[in-house]
Amino acid sequence: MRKPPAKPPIIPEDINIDVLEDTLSFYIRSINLAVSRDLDERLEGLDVAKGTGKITTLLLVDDYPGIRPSVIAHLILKDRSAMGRLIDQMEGHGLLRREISPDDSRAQELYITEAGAALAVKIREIVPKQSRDFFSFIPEDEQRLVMDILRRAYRRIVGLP
Amino acid sequence: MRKPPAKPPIIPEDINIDVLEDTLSFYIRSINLAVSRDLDERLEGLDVAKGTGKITTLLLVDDYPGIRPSVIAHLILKDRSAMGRLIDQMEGHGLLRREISPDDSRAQELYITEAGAALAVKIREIVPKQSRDFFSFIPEDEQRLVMDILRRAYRRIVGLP
DNA sequence: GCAATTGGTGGATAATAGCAACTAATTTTT
DNA sequence: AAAAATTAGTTGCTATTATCCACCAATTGC
Repeated sequence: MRKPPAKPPIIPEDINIDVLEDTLSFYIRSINLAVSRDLDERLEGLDVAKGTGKITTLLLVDDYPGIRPSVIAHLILKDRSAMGRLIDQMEGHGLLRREISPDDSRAQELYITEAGAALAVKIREIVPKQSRDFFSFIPEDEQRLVMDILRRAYRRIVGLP
Repeated sequence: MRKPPAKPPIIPEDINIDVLEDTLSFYIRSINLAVSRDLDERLEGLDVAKGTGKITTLLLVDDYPGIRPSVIAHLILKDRSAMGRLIDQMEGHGLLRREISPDDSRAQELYITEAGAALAVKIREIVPKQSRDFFSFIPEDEQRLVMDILRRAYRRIVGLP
């Protein structure tokens, strides 16, 4: 059972949000709040919930055995120390393990564990579905359109080709 | 002077982010991080920096004198307690003041101060410009396209017509 | 071989978020 | 008109993140 319908709060009349009406960053930031919360709910209990990065990390480690923390950090837009703590957490949960790279002994290589791989399977189902569901009121073609544009933005930001 | 170019970190090869590649929520969440940081930089020192909500609050109070905290809370997707603290802060900075509503003495009405109004003027310049600049590598028509779609999403989320 | 760089760690601080409990004022019920 | 339920806002607490900075060890460049 879910929380009681969360009472439809006050119905604000016709409000105009000023210049933000035409400010892309405003929409990104606002929608981020809503979609992140919704995602957290769906991931409840899956020790990959809360905060950005765990999901991406899990999938990347699963796909690229031996990948280095700093590579992931860069892709999830965190600094190395934040990344380190994130890995501590996930390692603590038994999702992955680190080894020191034979090539460069200050670097690490990350490897998925069984538990991690199992979780990755679930994640691959839940996460895209959550996104589709959440944005289901946007026609599919428009969703894809937005995604194609934002994908370029993301890749540009993190410097992917 | 800006920070030294932030050294172009490791250049990850051709990496594929698995199912996230086609997950809208992933892009929203990631881009949110980048755009929010960039915005914070540009607002540095303006006591409206950091965190979502202050900007929207300022503009709304400026545009709708007497507007109620809970209305704003709803539009910025925060709960009442978070909203309260946000107002404390802004009131502390002399940007707005609260009065108890004559109509309903448990409710409040928010009013802009001179300092607040002055800041709103700056904000109206900086914020949309930041967004345009940040996304400047996306052609204008595409930006508008995305915005039109995300606007509908936002309005839907907060229940605006 | 020495200096500069890089990968990762650890600490401290500050900021948010999310709950839950609480007061006071209103509205609804009966 | 009294009791019950709802609503607006406040407060306290906890947990989680985010930064920033200094630091160590290993590596790379001269």
